[in-house]
Amino acid sequence: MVSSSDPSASSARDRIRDSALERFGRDGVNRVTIRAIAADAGVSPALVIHHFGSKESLRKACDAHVVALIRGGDDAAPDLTAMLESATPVRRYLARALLDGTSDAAALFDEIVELTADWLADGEREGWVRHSEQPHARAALYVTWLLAPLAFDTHLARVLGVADPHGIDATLRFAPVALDVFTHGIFTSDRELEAWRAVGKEHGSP
Amino acid sequence: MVSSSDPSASSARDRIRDSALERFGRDGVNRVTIRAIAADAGVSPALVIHHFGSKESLRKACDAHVVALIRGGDDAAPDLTAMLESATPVRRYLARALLDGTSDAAALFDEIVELTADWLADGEREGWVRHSEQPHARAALYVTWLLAPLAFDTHLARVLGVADPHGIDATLRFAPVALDVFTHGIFTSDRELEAWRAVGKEHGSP
DNA sequence: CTGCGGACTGAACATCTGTTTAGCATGACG
DNA sequence: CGTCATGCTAAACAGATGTTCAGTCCGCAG
Repeated sequence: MVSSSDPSASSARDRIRDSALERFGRDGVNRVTIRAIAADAGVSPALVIHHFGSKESLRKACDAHVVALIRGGDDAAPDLTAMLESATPVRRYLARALLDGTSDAAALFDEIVELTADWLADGEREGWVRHSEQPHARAALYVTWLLAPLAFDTHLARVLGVADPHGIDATLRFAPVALDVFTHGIFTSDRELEAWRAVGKEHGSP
Repeated sequence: MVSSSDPSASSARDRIRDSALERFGRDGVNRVTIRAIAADAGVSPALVIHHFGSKESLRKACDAHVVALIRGGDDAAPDLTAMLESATPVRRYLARALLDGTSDAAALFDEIVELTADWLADGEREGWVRHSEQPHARAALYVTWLLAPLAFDTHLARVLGVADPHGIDATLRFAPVALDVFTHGIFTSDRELEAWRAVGKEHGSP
């Protein structure tokens, strides 16, 4: 039917991978069947195995594809910005992969934290980022906080009353809220912070 | 063997529920088999069904149990603090339930956001919380940020080099980092914030 | 044309897994 | 003592699911 000389149609292999990406990200790997992926891609379940060998290999291929997309074609620098600007299925897949704890995703997470730490260190040197006593921990926390809305997207959408939490409208509306906290904080005084520090000291030398 | 008159041993029903709670939270519902739960509890798979009817009912029983624990016995007020002070398996289960999107967890999430919004509103009135242009969105975001370290616990543990991310030591070490951001922010100027606002206006009236 | 290699499929296979069923032990109650 | 409910189990069942197998179709090199 679809000849290989037709440039408009993507190859069956790519369609399978894209369908898997979509479903894996939306429902989680274990809830997705090869038959469902095959149906989405319009092929037989056997072809999925023919091209990828196994479901696990297919998942790894999705990992690799997403990592390649986020790392970008030219430079080898992954970036949270690049990630957050990726297409919705890609973002959802990555968030899901991080939550499921695949090894490729773990490596990517580590890389992103490193780059974020460097970025914050630059900002600190240049004066637009505040000093931190634990810069590495802060970078890691910052990354998880940027990922949090991705992980809890359905809950945020419901609570905030938006239809598509990944849409540009929702992003433009709620990104300033996060940025406001990142810029001015939430609490006006050191009261809570000092309370925690006191607990820590009390616990450290009893 | 274990007679019902022995008060030291918990009932098989409770052991099944606790085993399920533990495994569901650690691995996710789909990856856990009834046989594994039964083995953990030291009973037969059939007894799991005998007591709970089905795997789905067992999951709902876990939901209800966790919700009851977090809501507390006396007052009907769930609280993020109560949740974060819960035992590790309970916390992990709730985080997993929120990520999997069960209906009970969704209701609990909504409740927690409401209470957090009230709490922040109180703080704003009393002067220890900064003003927000979107207080409800800020409350929701705040909740997801407190949940984020739970969701990405394995990655944080790896990156920060701690063995048990849920332990008291890790909490005492890293909670001040979060609180520092919540108190002082990360960025020193409104530059990033203004940039976003500009994008929003540009997008809003092209 | 002939043969070959790769894309592709329908059907079957093997296994895993939630659930059912029939039955066993034990203690309570008449 | 009989029997009846209850907690519990072993074994089997049924459906889903990842994977294999044998074979078809088709473009193409020789």
